[in-house]
Order: sequence, then structure tokens, then C-alpha cells
Amino acid sequence: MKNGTYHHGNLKAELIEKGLEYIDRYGAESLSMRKLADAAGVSCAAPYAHFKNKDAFLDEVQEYITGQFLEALTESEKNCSDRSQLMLGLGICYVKFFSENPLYYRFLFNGRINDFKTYPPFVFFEKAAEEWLDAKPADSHYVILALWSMVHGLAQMVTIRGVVDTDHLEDEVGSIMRSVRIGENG
Amino acid sequence: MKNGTYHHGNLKAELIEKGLEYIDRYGAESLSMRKLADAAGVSCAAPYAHFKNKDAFLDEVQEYITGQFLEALTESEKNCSDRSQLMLGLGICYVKFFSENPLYYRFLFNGRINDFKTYPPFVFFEKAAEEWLDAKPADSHYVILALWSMVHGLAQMVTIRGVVDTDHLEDEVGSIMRSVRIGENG
DNA sequence: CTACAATCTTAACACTGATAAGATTACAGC
DNA sequence: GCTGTAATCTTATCAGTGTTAAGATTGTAG
Repeated sequence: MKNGTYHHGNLKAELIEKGLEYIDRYGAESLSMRKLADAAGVSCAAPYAHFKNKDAFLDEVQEYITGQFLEALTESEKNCSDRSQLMLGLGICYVKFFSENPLYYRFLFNGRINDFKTYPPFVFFEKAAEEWLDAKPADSHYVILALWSMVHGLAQMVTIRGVVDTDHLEDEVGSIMRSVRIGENG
Repeated sequence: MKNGTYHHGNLKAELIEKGLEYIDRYGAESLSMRKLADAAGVSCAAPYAHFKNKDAFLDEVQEYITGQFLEALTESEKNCSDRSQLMLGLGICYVKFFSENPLYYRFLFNGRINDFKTYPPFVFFEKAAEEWLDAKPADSHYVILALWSMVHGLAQMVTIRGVVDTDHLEDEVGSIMRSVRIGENG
């Protein structure tokens, strides 16, 4: 190894960063701790000083991506001037996030997130939908599940080439979401 | 090995069957060719006489599950007396299939199916939706994507304990699907 | 400056997918 | 029946993986 670098100094952060890059390019399936250690110029056992095991490492990567995702949703809500268009805006944001990082979708929603009820982006979406739907609270539970399912399913669809035209993503998602009507508000 | 069993006689089929069982119980992530070979009482290299590699094996398993899925959808359509309720019935069937085999969802839709446009169950669903929507062909494209997204997203939701009450799955899915209205038909 | 904790390396283990070389068996054609 | 060929299987063997143990190096608090 290089002289004077026995202590990397920033290994944990670098591994997470390299992990994000790798997942974004090649997906999490072929990611290995050894490759990341190699890329960081460190021995194959070094990562285990910072992470209990591979799963714990991937959990931290997941949390980082979730943070980015949540930030995008928060920003989208903040920039929404017409509250009647809130769900549309959030839906587009939701789909757009995974359209730009298709492999993130697979990484997150393949067993890693196994409790939507407490998953922050879903909680955020749920809360925004409740607020948006306050006129008709009776069946809001089902409406929210319907809305979330549609947006979430759309996100998966978009991660696959050819089904949705990603060059005009906002228009496409808008057209799809507008093609169904939600209660009196839709 | 046991005497007189040098030629297994039915190894390919048995491996696929054991693969289905394994994925159903533990998921595809931890499935290994060696474990299946062991379970079939055969050496670790034997499977490679029948499958080019692990991926080709999983593809055959995928095709089998897809066949079962398609069969369920076909059966559901056949048993639909009131055509106006067709999409509801197919949606319930779609969700129910993965509710009964949650790990199949993860196996199928985690990179293994990467072209919905030609994926038989989706083509089936699309065709049924088109027929159902023939009154308003103008925006049928978007309506179909909206419907499929919702049902598909719902299926994922159901594979996770707690979000949807699987004891009353049909009612729940019905309530969710009915909470949005599709054009004049919905 | 010293003890301790954090960090890293080296070496090893079991498990994985995969291939090559050779053994065994089924079977078609004679 | 016999024989040759193809299919099937076993026995090594390889590189790659996650992970741990033991020990070396270094930052840092006292």
C-alpha cells in the first residue's frame, strides 16, 4: 500500500460513495465488498472495521438514497404553488427520481425496504395525500393506497426502457395520472 | 451416490421444481445451484449439463412462474360474467397471485423481467383493458398504463405485511380500485 | 510520552458459479 | 446381440465472494 496511508481517514464515507456509484452504474447484484475495498485502495477486510457486514453496509447506502429521494419530494412540495396539483407534482417527482436512477429502484424495492408504513418517502406521500384529500376523509385510506400504488408502479415501469417516453416524462406521467379521477378533487 | 442412479432421468425437471420451492420459501437471493444439486442428490456440476449457467436456469424458473401467473389471469377472465367488472377481477387476480407467493414478485420484477411490452401477463392485461375501454380509444393508452401501474404497485404493496389486509384481500383491492374512476366506464 | 482504541493488513475459512477431463450410461444403427 | 456416439454425471479445480482471527500500525486522550 501507499506510504503514510495506513489510516485512510475517510474510508467509511468513500465506501458508501463508491457503493452509490457502483449501484447506479451496474446495480447492487454484482456489487462486492472486495471490489469496493480495492477501489478505495484498501485491503478486503478493512471495510469490516466500519460495517458489521455487507447487509449493514447496503443499509447505510439505502438510507443515503432514501435521504436524496425524500429531499426531492420535499423540494417538489415546496415548489408547488397550486395545491390542487400537489399529487400530480409529487407523482412526477417520484417517477422522475427513479427515471434518472433506474437501478436505485431495484436496489431499494427488492427486499431492502420491507415496511412501507414506516418508510419515510411513503409516510411523506401519505401525509401530503391526506392533506390534499381532507375534503373527503371517508375513503381517503383507499384513495391514498390507489394513488401510491399507481405512482409506485409507474416508477417501476419507467425504469424499463420503452414503456414510457422518458424524453417527455412530465407530460407522460401527467397524462397517465390525469386519465383517472380521484373522488371530487381529481 | 446411490447405485444405479448415475443417470438421474429427471434432473432438469426436478431442479426447476426444487428451485420453485426454494424461491417460494426463502427467495431467489440465497438460492445456489449447489444446494439444488445437493437436494436432488447429484454432484454440483451436474446441473450444467441441463442449463448453460445459473441465469439460464433462473430464466426457465421464471418462465414457469409466468406460465402459472398467465394461467391465473386467463382463468379469471373466463370466470368473469359481468364484463364491466373485468378489470376489477383481473386486478384482484393479479394482486392475489403475488399475495399467495410474495417472493415470486421479488424474483420476477427485480431485473429478470426487463421488457413489460412483451411480457405475456402484461400483454394479456393490456389486451383485456383495450377491449374493456373500446368506448373511449382516444386516451386508452394512458388509462391502461394507469390501471396497470396501480395494480402492479398494489401487488408489490401486498407482498409486504401490514399495508393491506390480506385476510380480506378481494374487498381491499376492490375498495382501492373503485376509489378511482376511469373515464365514463369506471 | 505512554496506554488504549481505532484502523488497517495478512491469512485463512467456507461457500459460490463455472469449466475441463474423464467415467458411466442410454440408445440408434447395424 | 454388438458397437459407436451422444447424453449425463463425477471428480477435480479455478477464481471470486463474505467473513473472521490475529496481529501490525497509527491517532489521540491522559
